[in-house]
Amino acid sequence: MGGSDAPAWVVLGRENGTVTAVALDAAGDELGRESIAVSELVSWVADLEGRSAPRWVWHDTPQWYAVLIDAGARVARCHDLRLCHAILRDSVLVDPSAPVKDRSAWDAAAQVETDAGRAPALFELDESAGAAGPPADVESALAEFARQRDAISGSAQPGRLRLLTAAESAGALIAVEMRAAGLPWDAVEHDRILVETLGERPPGGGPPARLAESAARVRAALGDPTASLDSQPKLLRALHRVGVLVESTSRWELAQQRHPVIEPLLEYKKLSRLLSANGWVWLEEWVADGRFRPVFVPGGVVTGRWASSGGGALQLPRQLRQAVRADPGWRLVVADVAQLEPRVLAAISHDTALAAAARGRDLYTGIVESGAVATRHEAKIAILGAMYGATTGEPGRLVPRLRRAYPRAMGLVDDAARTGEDGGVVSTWLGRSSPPPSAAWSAAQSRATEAEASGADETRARRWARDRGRFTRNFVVQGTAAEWALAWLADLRGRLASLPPVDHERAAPRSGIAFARRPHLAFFLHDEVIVHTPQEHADAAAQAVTDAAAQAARLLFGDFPLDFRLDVRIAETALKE
DNA sequence: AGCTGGATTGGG
DNA sequence: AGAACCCAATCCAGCT
Repeated sequence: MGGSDAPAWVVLGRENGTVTAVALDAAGDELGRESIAVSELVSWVADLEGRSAPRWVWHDTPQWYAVLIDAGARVARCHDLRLCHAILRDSVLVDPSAPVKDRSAWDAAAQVETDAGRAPALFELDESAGAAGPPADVESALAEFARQRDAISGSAQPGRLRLLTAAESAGALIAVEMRAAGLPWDAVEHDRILVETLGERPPGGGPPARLAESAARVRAALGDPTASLDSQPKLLRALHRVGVLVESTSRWELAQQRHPVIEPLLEYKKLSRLLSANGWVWLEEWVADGRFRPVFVPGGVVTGRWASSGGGALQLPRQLRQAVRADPGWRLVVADVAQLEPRVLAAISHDTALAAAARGRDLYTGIVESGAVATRHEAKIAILGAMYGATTGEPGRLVPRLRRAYPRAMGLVDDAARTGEDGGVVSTWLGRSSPPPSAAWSAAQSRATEAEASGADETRARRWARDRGRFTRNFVVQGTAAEWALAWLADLRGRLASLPPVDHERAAPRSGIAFARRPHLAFFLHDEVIVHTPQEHADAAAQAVTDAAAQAARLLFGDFPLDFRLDVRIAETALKE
């Protein structure tokens, strides 16, 4: 890649077994291009990253970065064309006539990894039938990158979209890195919890002892020794036969009943859930060599939140947190944000009264002290009710009091709801827009206005409108919270990477060669992070978590007077006290 | 056999 | 307790 100019961007593409790299200057003009043999790719990227740390532009981060990170070649920055395309295509900040809005192969979904073990090799996915992903060749990448740069620079808010696309791309890097590093997992402790809760597994197979005992107690109370407990319709009929007249078999409805079958049945359902969702089969499939390696899916949710694929990474039960255990000589920094979404709401609505209630303390306590409601519990359900659009019961009664105390914040979510009910599109702070209404939704709304519309037509149209209003109401808050969290993660990643590595004998080799000697992100869940760190850097890592949160707030909301309070602790396990 | 949708429960 | 938003995973029933 000759010449003295360091490239601002390097676009990578692959075709017919060869990788092509195109260097661009800051204006997007081509500086040069080079063909690279696949076998040379890792060292080539590592070399250029070490010299000039360009922003790597590629079609789909997992397909490029999984291979690089497994070989120890970390990169600082990237631009993920697939993820950024989805944002720019839908964003109402982008001019509707911008070419990025045209239907194209870039609308393709991610290619999902199905292997529970490791990431696919660089060209593995090309061979799979029906290649459904975005185009991988360099000409397609260059053309799409140009469209995206034009879309951003010509948009109503170039700064915000630059921030959003950078944050989304950083998230893509982090998702791959967290999978490579893995969440330190103590399989012995997990097994101990399972045995303690479910009982010993019989040598010949079959349900563990305590689960079998509660099943027997349920069947005795039903007077049916062969009753099926895992089939909802059969269980419902069996309950009706003994006079338990519930409409469903859900836990909350059963809990209201008085009958000898209830207590053992609730226990059975609890145990059975643990066994099927996170039992020995899960342990065998998802934990290898002391690490849980889930697939994180950035941008997998419409609001911009991450999803996960396989392993249930976003639903780890509290019960198993003790099994998340740092390596010997290492520690976990476990941090979560207190009341992230209401704080975000205060910021995007510039509601200084709500921000004042949140500053330096528990936000719900602050609301109580402002006099809007009487108790912390009331403050919590009122705020949640306002953000989710509750209309009945206790929240329905309390939300109007918040409207009086915090008119700007409540006005913002009420406006978002009205826009959604009218079929409009809402956007997050940085410009991720909600999807437009479906054709069925719009058809139902127009039908309801016709002269011959039936009462049922009108009722359904109204219900669908309210449903969509609750969605858009929540979208602006949840989506902006996801953006704040991405900015937090991205900044934290940079701070952790700047901490000094430990000696080789202190390494955590199972974390992969890129992370074995440094503090690194190991887990992320909406408003919580877990950092795995050498013990001597635990304090610095905890400080980095805190500093990154403050920086994320500045990056998104400037000097708006609001803090994002963290609960940070350094521990050997992720168990919450 | 394989797919889809409902019910349920775990997470934020 | 749930409600009210965004989800994933599991099992089962009912279908092709």
